Amino acid sequence: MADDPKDQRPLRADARRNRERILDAAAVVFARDGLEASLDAVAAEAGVGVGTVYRRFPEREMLVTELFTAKIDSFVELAEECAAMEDPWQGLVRFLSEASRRQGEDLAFREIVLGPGATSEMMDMPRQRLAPIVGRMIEGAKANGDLREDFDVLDVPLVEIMLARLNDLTGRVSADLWRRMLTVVIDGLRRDRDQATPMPVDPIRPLDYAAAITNARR
Amino acid sequence: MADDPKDQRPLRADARRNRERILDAAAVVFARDGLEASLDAVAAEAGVGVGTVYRRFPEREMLVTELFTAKIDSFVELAEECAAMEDPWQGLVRFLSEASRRQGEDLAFREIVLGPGATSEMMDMPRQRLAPIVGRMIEGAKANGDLREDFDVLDVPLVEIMLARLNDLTGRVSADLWRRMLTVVIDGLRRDRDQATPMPVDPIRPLDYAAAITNARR
DNA sequence: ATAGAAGCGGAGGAATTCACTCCGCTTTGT
DNA sequence: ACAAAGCGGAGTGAATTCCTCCGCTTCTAT
Repeated sequence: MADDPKDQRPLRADARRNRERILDAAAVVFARDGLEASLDAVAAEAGVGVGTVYRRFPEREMLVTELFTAKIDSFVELAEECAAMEDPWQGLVRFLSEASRRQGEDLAFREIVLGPGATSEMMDMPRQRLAPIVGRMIEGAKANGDLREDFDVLDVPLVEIMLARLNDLTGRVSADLWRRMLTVVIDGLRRDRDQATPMPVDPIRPLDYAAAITNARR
Repeated sequence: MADDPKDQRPLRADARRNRERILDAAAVVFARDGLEASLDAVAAEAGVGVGTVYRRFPEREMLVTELFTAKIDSFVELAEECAAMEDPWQGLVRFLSEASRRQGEDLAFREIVLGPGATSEMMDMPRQRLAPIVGRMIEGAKANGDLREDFDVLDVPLVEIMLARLNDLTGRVSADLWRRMLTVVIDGLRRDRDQATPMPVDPIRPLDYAAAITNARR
């Protein structure tokens, strides 16, 4: 094992600058187009040549890893924080809300967290890290009598998928609209309740709806 | 206006046969791939040459119109039936359930009903036909004190989008899974309630979840 | 200041995918 | 049995994507 070929020489100043620009651009493009985003699109967004992208990140995997490792860890942390909250129901509510927000904002992130999007070994199976934590939240909330008994751990990603999808379509036009449906879902998750929780956002307006659906990508 | 060039001569027997095969195939392919489905894929599914498809349906629009006009009318009828039900809340529940099912089963249909997918004038704006009918349902259910006051007509397509999306991902593996979330949403729509409605389907099993997400298209 | 290493842009090759045409052969109806 | 109608699918052209290559530019160390 002679000298490791990575990190041998520090990058030249302009190269370091470009590397940052590529990462920033990739964050935007991957969030918009998902894990299959074209690297040509990243180059364009970054304002550099495609060659530069491929020189710095010969494998798409490197770019993905660099971009999402921290984000995933922070997501697991979020789950842990929520699971540690005093009131398990409040923890679950906060988790569903924050998780849906983060996933709604970043398509690639969603593909990684919800599916086996990243085939990498590095950040493998965020789901497997999350399942036990979310499981604790759910058991706690059921034990307290707040959460309906028939709710299951694997319903959590379903909620996230639904709400994130909503944000895909309407986010440009009404950034928080998905929270209306989050409110409905959360009210639906309670074992029993008197009043409905007021929705935190106004309904979408007809013209905005039309615009949202028209410009929808796929 | 001499003789109209359409329906001039009856199709030859083999042509009529192939036309049917193409329509059947197109139903499958459009349901799966949406309105942008490749006509080559339709030909393959039908087991005919692409030439045959283009000869019979020179404009994609013709194929779409032929396939979906009846389906759309039947959908509007559904809404009318539901709006006419004695108990407005039950009508709304039935509509949400049946609408989500139909849209979950057919991606192209969903694109037409929810968005301005069909640019055609023939079946134009199913939304505009639906809005007043659905509006009546909602007002009725609110007046009866069953539906939460802050629910809006334009929240209805949002519910449909969410649930149909769920079925896109999980339908192959667990055909009725989306009904779990429908139950949650419906419970969330009640103004107040004691018990949660029991979910009508078992949770997805971990291996099925993995399979569903792995094979997900797009 | 300058030589040489490091880095850059982006044209362009190869592969894929889709819409749509064309024409030699086959099937049908009379 | 023969003309008209229909058929298949190879093939053209236009996009789109990945990725390489190489002449030119910029940086850094001396």
